[in-house]
Amino acid sequence: MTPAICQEIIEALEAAGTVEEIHEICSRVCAYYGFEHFAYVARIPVSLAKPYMCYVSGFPEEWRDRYLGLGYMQIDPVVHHCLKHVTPLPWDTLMPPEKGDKPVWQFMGEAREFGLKSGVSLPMHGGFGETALLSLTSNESPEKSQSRIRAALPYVYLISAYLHEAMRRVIASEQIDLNKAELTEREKECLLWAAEGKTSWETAQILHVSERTVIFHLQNAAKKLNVVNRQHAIARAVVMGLITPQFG
Amino acid sequence: MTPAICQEIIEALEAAGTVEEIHEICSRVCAYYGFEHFAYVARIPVSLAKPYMCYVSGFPEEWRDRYLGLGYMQIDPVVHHCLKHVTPLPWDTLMPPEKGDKPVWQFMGEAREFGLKSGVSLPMHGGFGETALLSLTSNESPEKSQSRIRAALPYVYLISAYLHEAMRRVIASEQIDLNKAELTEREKECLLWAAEGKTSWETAQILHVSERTVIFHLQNAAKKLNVVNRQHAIARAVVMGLITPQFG
DNA sequence: CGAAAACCTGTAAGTTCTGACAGCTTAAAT
DNA sequence: ATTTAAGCTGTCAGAACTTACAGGTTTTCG
Repeated sequence: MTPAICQEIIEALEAAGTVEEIHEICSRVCAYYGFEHFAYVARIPVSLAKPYMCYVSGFPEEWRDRYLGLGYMQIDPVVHHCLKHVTPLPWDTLMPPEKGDKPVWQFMGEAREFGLKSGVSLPMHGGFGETALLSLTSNESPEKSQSRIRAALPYVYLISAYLHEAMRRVIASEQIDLNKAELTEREKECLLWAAEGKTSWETAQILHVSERTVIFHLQNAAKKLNVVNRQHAIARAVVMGLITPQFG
Repeated sequence: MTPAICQEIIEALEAAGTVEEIHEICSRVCAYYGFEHFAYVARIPVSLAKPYMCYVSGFPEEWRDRYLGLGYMQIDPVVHHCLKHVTPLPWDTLMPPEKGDKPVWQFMGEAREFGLKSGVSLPMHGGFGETALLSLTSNESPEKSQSRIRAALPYVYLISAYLHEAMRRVIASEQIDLNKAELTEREKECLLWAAEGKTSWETAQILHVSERTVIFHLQNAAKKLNVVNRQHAIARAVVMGLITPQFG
């Protein structure tokens, strides 16, 4: 639980070059902070309809297969929390499901049977629409592990940020192309106004150019983004954070 | 630096109901962890072209005015890091700016003159496209404060997550309407496929309905989102995270 | 039952976008 | 000095979207 170990793990994550290395580091995190299993999942919206999913799982295989096979991700209250919040969720603070909500109730019972009695889930949202979630679990009773989990929270949360960063780096290099499609200023401007619902003619007035020019830039942007039309380009540009260049 | 203080701050943030209360809590964070000033800024994309900006500043007023007035946010390397990463940035790890990059060089010099010699910046991205940044600073030399900042990092990072959550809650209740515009399943489906670049006719094939019906749903969605056309609806739906209902 | 909401479908005129054609200027880089 | 990239502009036909009209069924809830 010493800060030194946390620092060491962070440096290991910054140096990691493969998913396997990261997996091994996660195991170490479990060992150091008194957890048994971990699971990391990230969703990267390369496409909205079919986002790229990425798993690093230290969960029992049987449970993982059951979880994915039965679509438990739709049910899991932990997932819902992580989609909407940025704060860690120690499982003992989970509200008991509504009476009528049988599926959730059953799901949580099953999880306990698989040795996931207590734990904490750490959400992580990236600047490019990625959503990720690291769960650390133990088979101890919630009462016993509560204080230990609370004490570990600041460390594992910080670690989860570096984990996320490491995964992004590794995935970008070895798996998919998180192509950053460099757009020109004009292209971004035209996309921005198009996303604000302006027609080409209106955007032309705003930018003091001809309508034809606006269309031209939007077409170029669409080509660079490798999309089929204007709507697609807008959606892609928004998820990739290509618009809103200025913070202020 | 004890965990108990961290826990106490988090509980205070969870209970905070106004921006003033949050400001006060941030001051306490500074005091506890040995910083002098803090600044929190969040950008919420209610509109892409004119996002809602939200400040809680404990910086010297003169510096804050200068910073905003001169558009330093465009230059500030700390802001650039926070837009692209999820990990904390201790200022001493900032790479020195390129030789030719005079504006950045000058900017950093000015910051030092205003008593912002060392510090750390904590990025935070929310699940609905919000981007936020908490900076904690001190007038000590980087060498002196380095180890203290490193030790505080896990705590202040965790705190920054709860801070962000608290700000979201307060803003939603007292300032702007982060209206969640409830769309029906069909409307979301149609928006999703439109965002994927499908024409109404194509979406109709996918959903096994008539083209007219798809147009109808998209129009209804646009009305509910209070936008002027399809492109606008797509952009809004994407930033608000209304699409991609399933994680898996 | 009646009302509301989700869901579904059609026509027609007008506007906007798309794709393919062709060509210009200016500033930076080799 | 030549190339390259960004930026800019035009026309035209056909495809797609918008708006406004007018209807329908099914499910849910009070």
